[in-house]
Amino acid sequence: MGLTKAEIFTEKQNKLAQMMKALAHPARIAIIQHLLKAQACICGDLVEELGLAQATISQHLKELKTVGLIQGTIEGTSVCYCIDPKVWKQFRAAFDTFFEPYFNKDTCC
Amino acid sequence: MGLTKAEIFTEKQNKLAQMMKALAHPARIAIIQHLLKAQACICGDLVEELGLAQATISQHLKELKTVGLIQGTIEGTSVCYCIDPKVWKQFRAAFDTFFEPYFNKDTCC
DNA sequence: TTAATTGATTGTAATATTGCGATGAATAAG
DNA sequence: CTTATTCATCGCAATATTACAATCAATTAA
Repeated sequence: MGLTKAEIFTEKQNKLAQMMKALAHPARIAIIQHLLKAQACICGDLVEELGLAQATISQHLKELKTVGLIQGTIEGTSVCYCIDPKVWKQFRAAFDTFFEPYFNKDTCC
Repeated sequence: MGLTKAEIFTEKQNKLAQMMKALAHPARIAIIQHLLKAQACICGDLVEELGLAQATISQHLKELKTVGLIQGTIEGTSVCYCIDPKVWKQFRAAFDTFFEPYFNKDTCC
């Protein structure tokens, strides 16, 4: 196995899990945080900022791009990355919806 | 390799990534959602609710317990699970803090 | 006591993830 | 044209994750 049984869950559950997974690595958290601060930056900046090899950064950027959270535009020989505002808001909304339905009760089983 | 280089990131980045990872699987999303609805339930209910084997559910419960998001109390031969309100709020606060610093700009690179 | 129920744990197989060196493609600089 | 720069991609090795059957421990029911 080692393969998630996606077919037994709802579309929403799979999507939300996928969003979480996209951010489930400190390097990707760090990349997003840097993009939040810098507004936009090239791949090389991230390689210096974090202490990971260029190939590794490129791979993390690809995962973030796959879920649509960031986008990159080629500028000559370098690539400029930035957060996609629309997808960012979608993420935030989905996370909010997930955390919302908690009716405050401090007692448990 | 296959091992995250946690030492090059901040405590906060590692913690947040860990929180995301705890929820980065549809089964664990589904478990939490069921606990939100049912308030509390035993392991066997989850095995029926989701279509996964008991051992698999038990493993996912363990991961959620490890990050403190849920707790289980033994009731005879069964175990009753519920969400820990304190940790739940911590999660929500951490997620909020992460998503907050986005100054709305619809133009990108 | 004996048998049944419940859930944790162990072991195993399959797949995914992480990280990086090496290489390749594209553009810029000389 | 040649070289340098920048980043993506490929391939590899190590580790992690997912899923489950089998088993174990604890409790309850008979």
